[in-house]
Parts: sequence; C-alpha cells; structure tokens
Amino acid sequence: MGTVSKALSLLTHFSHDRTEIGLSDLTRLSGMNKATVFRMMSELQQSGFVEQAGNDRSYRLGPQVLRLASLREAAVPILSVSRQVLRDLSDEVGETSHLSLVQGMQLNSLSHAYSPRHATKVMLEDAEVLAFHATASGLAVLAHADTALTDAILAMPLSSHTAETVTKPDAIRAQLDKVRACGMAESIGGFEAEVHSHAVPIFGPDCLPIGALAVAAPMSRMSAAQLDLIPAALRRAGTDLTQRTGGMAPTGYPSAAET
Amino acid sequence: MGTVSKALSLLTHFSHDRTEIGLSDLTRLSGMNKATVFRMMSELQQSGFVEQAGNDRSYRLGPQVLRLASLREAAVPILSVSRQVLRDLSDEVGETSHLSLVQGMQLNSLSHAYSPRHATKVMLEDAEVLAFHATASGLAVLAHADTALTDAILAMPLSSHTAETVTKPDAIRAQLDKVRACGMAESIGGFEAEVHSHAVPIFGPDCLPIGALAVAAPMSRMSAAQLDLIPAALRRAGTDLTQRTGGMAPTGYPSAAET
DNA sequence: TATACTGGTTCATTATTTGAACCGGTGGTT
DNA sequence: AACCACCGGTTCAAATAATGAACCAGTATA
Repeated sequence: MGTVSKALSLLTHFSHDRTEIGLSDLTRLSGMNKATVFRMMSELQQSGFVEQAGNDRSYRLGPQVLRLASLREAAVPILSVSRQVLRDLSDEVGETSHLSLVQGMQLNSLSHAYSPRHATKVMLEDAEVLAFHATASGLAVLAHADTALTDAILAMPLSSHTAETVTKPDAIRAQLDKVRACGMAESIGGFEAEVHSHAVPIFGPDCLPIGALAVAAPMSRMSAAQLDLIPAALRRAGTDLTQRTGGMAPTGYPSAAET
Repeated sequence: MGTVSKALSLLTHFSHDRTEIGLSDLTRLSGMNKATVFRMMSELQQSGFVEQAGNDRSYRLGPQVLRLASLREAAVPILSVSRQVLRDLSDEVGETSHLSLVQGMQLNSLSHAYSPRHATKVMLEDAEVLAFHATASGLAVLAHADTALTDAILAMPLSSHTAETVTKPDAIRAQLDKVRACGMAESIGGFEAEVHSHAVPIFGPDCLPIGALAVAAPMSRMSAAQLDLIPAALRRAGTDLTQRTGGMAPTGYPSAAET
C-alpha cells in the first residue's frame, strides 16, 4: 500500500457520526504512527481536503471535496452510470432490469435493460409511473423512506392493479417491515399479472432512498436457481449503484456480505 | 511537496471542460513522469477518487468524492444553508446570485440561483474558477483577507478577461481600500463584458473571509432602483449567511445597519 | 511497412517516508 | 505546587518507498 493510499484511507474514518477527528484519535483509529498521521493530514490540509476546526485543532473534511463532487456530478450523471449497471445485471440474470427514481410523490421508471437470453421478457416503458404500494421498487423505497413520505403515500387512495394487489395500509406496513428486515422487496403479480419482481433501494448521500433497482421476470421462469441468483445479483448491483452515485446505505441496512 | 500533495494535485486538472483525462494528457498537464502519474492514478483509483471510463481508459473523478462531499456537508452545512439564502436573494433582486469559496489560492464558484423574473440573465457554472482581481467576489475576499494572501495573489501574473479588467497591482490595491471602506465590492464588466456584479465577503469563525456572495446582472438592467436594492439585499444576505455558517465578521466591518 | 501515438511496466538509483523519542502546553488530581 | 496524563506538533537516523529512462504491446494514420 503506497503513501497516497494510506493518506486517503485516513479520510475513511470520517462518517456522519464522526465529522471531526483529532490527531490522537485518528492515530488510534488508523493504527499508524502519530508523526505519519500528522504529516499526511498536513498534506491533505494543504490540498484543501481537510481543514482544522477553530476551537480545538481537530480535523474535518475540507471545501475541496465539494468542488470535486460538483465535477464528478457533471462528468457522470446517474443515468449513464445506471445504464452500465442495468446492462450487467440483465446479462447476469437473463431478465429485464430497471431503475426508478423518486421524484416528489411519484416513483418514475427511468431506465431499463433487457436480456437477449429469452424471447419472452417483461417489457416496460421509460418514464412510467410506478405505484408505490403495488411494485417491488415502490416497497423497497417506502421501507427505507422518511416516515412522512410513507405516511403520505399510504394515506392516499391505493388502486388495485391486479387481483393480487395489496391495498390495505396495515397489510402494506407489515410488508414493509419484512422488506426492512431483509433489505429486498418482492412483488408477485402485484402490478402486472404473471410478473415476479425483486427490488432493492438505491440510497442518496443522506442515507435516504432516491429510487430502486429492480429485476422483473415472468413467473413461469422463476426456478429455484433463479430465486437464488436474482436476489444475490440484485443486491450486489444495488450497493454498487448506490456507491457509484455517491450514496450511502443507512447503518443497519442488510449488506450483501451478511446475507 | 510530498507525494500525497503531488497525487492530489493531479485532481486539480479536472474541470467542467475536462471531465475525463487520459494518462498521457495528464502526464503533460502535470509535468510529471508518466510512470509516476500512472502509479498515483492507480492509487487514487484504488481509493475510489478516480475511475477509468469504459471506452478508452481515460480517468475521471470517482464516487468517493461524492461521499466525502456529503460528509463535509454534514460537518459544515454551508451548501445547504447557502442554497436557501441564494434562492431568497435571487427572488428579492430578480437577478442571478452565486456563492464562491476560497480554496487555497483559488476562488471557486460553488452554488448559484437564478431568478425567473427576466428571460435574459447571467448564467454561470458551478465549480468555475474565478479570478481574484477581475471579479467582485474576488475583490470582496481580498479586501478582507490576510495580507499574505493578498500579496501572493497580486504578485502573480494577472490576466485580462475583458477590455475593462484592471490588472495593475497598485490600481487593484486602491480598489481594495474602497471595498474595505464600504464593505462591498463592485465589478462593472471586469470579468464578463456587459455584466455588473456586486459582492460581499462571507466570513469564517476566524473572522477571515471564506468566500463571497454575489449578485450578477446585465448592465442594461442596472436602474437607480436596482442600484439601491441590490446592495441592501446583498448586505443582509451576506451577514445572514456568515452568521448561519458559524462565521463572524471582523470588528470594523461595516454592518448592514450602519449603511 | 514505417511512424507516432496510446496505456502500462520494469528496475537500479535516489529521495522520501517512517517512528521512537522528545517538546511545550493544558486540564484534572492529589 | 507538584504530579500526571493527555494533547498537537517536531526531530533525525534508519528503512522503505518513490522515481524515471527505457521498454512492451496495442492501435490508429499514412
């Protein structure tokens, strides 16, 4: 591990719970020598990546990261990143995958990818509005959303899309608990008949879901092997997309490694 | 200059005009050895600060900077606070407003708000680098900055952006005296032709300017009424933002109440 | 085929990082 | 006051990592 990596690894010790860290603390957290940490932090400070808070001399992240973040956003809009993720995901599981984003009180399908493996596949349109209560994507979002949003959504009249659609708020809340527990939502024929969907939330920098990544397959192709593969691949793709768009999963969100 | 600083300095070559840079280009831009640049970029890539675009192998900023930016926001919520201030300011004066922050020897435009009142407005990009000597924001900062910074800036070659740009250090120092006296800087066509800007400094906890808040309007709309309204509104917004970000104006800084 | 690029790699030389010990300052105990 | 533990920061010989000219392999251009 080179010097640069070591220096940058110091920055990983900052989190929402620890936005300011003193020299001694940082020495302990990193396990490095105090002089080393000091010199590295001095260099990071010189470059504007960290700065020292006024009162004591503890370090916090500096303004330079804001400039870089703004440039990253310009270089890689979420759409182009997601396209690659969706294509990889569809290739791996052999089914249709799609990304939806929360926009106000609506959940909009924004981008999707098909797999060439099967002639029959779940087709969808971009910019389709998804029902929160009747889709795997919607449930994935609601399960981790601000309670105000969840309450507002469930207070509205909930339409039935198929015979299988769950429309009772209490029943939906029970589903959300399950989704929260395993980090993945499922919808079996809730929006379109004969469609089995899995979805995971995509988180923003504030640890709130900005949308969901989903795989939709015909029920008839849901073999045991697929029921194993899809959740695993989807989980991986979800954490990947969250990370690459600068998001962060909340503490306590079931990670891919744990399950 | 240590290895870490050198590696991080590579990141400064990214801009809105250059969001992706290849190895050879970066070697030329930085003036370093190709092997050195390669090893540094590899380390930066490993840490997620840059990534390689899919098609060719050129580098672009990575997702890690978004995460850090979000943490910086959590520690020092200037951006989220400023967004509200900027919006209010733009609404009040009916013109474009923007916030810039000092980052080392650079002044970077970081956030802005437009007014819907007029179809023609001054447009700007985030993360644009502003010339200290040719912008109202730059003058506002320099007027209240540490003399070491002012001297360093004025010792560098000063570029002409328009025919109106003042580039003689002595002439600029004379301007700074005026700015100090009234607490507000003005630039009439100094950076962009036909643009009239007002700016006030934003102070940090140490009573030194951390950036500037500015209003930019087309010269043609600078009526007497606007020349009255803009400085007043800007002064109010500036003291507000300084206060809400935990900063403090130095004693002797002309307050909104006095003028 | 020859040329001039590209991204990536090698390895002896060189310069930088490293870390135990040290300094001066501060806040709490005895 | 004296003591102690801790803080951020500094020193310098020893150890380790960075450096850079030359070199590959691939790919457009001519």
